[in-house]
Amino acid sequence: MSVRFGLLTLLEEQPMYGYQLRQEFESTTGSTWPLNVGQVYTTLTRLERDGLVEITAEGDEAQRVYSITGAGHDEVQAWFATPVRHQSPPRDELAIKLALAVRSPGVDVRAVIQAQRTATVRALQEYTRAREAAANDLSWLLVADSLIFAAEAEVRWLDHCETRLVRHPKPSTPISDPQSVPVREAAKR
Amino acid sequence: MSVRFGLLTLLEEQPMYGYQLRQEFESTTGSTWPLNVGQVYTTLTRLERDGLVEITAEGDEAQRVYSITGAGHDEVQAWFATPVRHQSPPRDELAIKLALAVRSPGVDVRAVIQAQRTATVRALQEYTRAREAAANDLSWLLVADSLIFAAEAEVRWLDHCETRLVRHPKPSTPISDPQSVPVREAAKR
DNA sequence: CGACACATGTAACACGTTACATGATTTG
DNA sequence: CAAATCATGTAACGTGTTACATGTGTCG
Repeated sequence: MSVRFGLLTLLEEQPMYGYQLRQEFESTTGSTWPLNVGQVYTTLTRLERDGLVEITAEGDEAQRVYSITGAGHDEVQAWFATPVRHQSPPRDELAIKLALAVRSPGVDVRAVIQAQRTATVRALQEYTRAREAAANDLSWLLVADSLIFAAEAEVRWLDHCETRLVRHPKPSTPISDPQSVPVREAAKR
Repeated sequence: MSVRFGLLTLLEEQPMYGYQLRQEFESTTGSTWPLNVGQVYTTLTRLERDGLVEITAEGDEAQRVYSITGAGHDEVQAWFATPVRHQSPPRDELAIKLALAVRSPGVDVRAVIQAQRTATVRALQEYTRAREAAANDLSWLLVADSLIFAAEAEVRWLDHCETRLVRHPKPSTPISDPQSVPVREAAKR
């Protein structure tokens, strides 16, 4: 949905064509989320199908200029008026990973946490560097801040997990007692 | 990918059938991310196609018990060994929304921030309540913590954005002034 | 009996990603 | 001229979501 609404919002400023939309999208978000050009065109086709945009000029050089429609404008307004959902939030792969790790035999949770922590701290440094490089562009700045805040929270959470693990140690046989199920079935190693 | 690897990890503990996998997945993550049963079956089919699981028992009551294979085991190990990616992280809808809002005319950024803040704080309270209810289950606890840490960071970021907005006020005509150049020409930079 | 949980699946669709193909224009 | 950039698109595939269809077992 992000791409769909992103393009729609950009079109509210000005009519644009596909290639340009991609550039604006990437420059706005500081190329944090590279956007494949192909997806721009497919998304534009879908937006047109749904009556949210329309082609207002088909230039001589095969440049199709898209404009937002009234319905499209309403969609954008609704998007900005509605907070990003917090009931059933998007699946967090890292949280799922750790949740499964702590109940999985044969998984070294500590190692998983440490590996992730190292990677996140490294990313954090890159984000910080990137933020300095973009001190003049406000939207770019906000995106960088967002990444930094999220990464910091992730590190804090990882440390918190380690603390939890100490108090609430992992049982050696978490699921079923050994004699109920053959070991072989537990994992065919 | 989360679902795919999630099911695979659960199968490493024990052979299971579809319905059971869904229950285990949801109970592990505290029903935070409800998992449609249909998706379990389609995912299992794909996992079987890729040789990561196999049907080890087709019970009389049409209960298809799936087991993990050697290749599947390797996949799980690799998943846990690899940190969640931080180069080109998953698109953050909220960050994109605000980044676009600050350069969009006719969008009240303050209002967007406030609406989001209210929603996030409310979610935060629910997460905190949920965490108390799950004090005995470690994996459930970690998931709840994760949501709380992320939501707290989001609130902090939103406040931070407001501060940034004060110092770096939104221009009234952000893109191009009306009399300068036709759109087509402006685009050809 | 009727409702509900258990159990399995299929079909259609939306979104996203990658790769491929085509051509015009600009620039070293 | 050759290479890069601009500009448009299609095809194939993977994942995820929703809705639908089907049947068994249990319990009030």
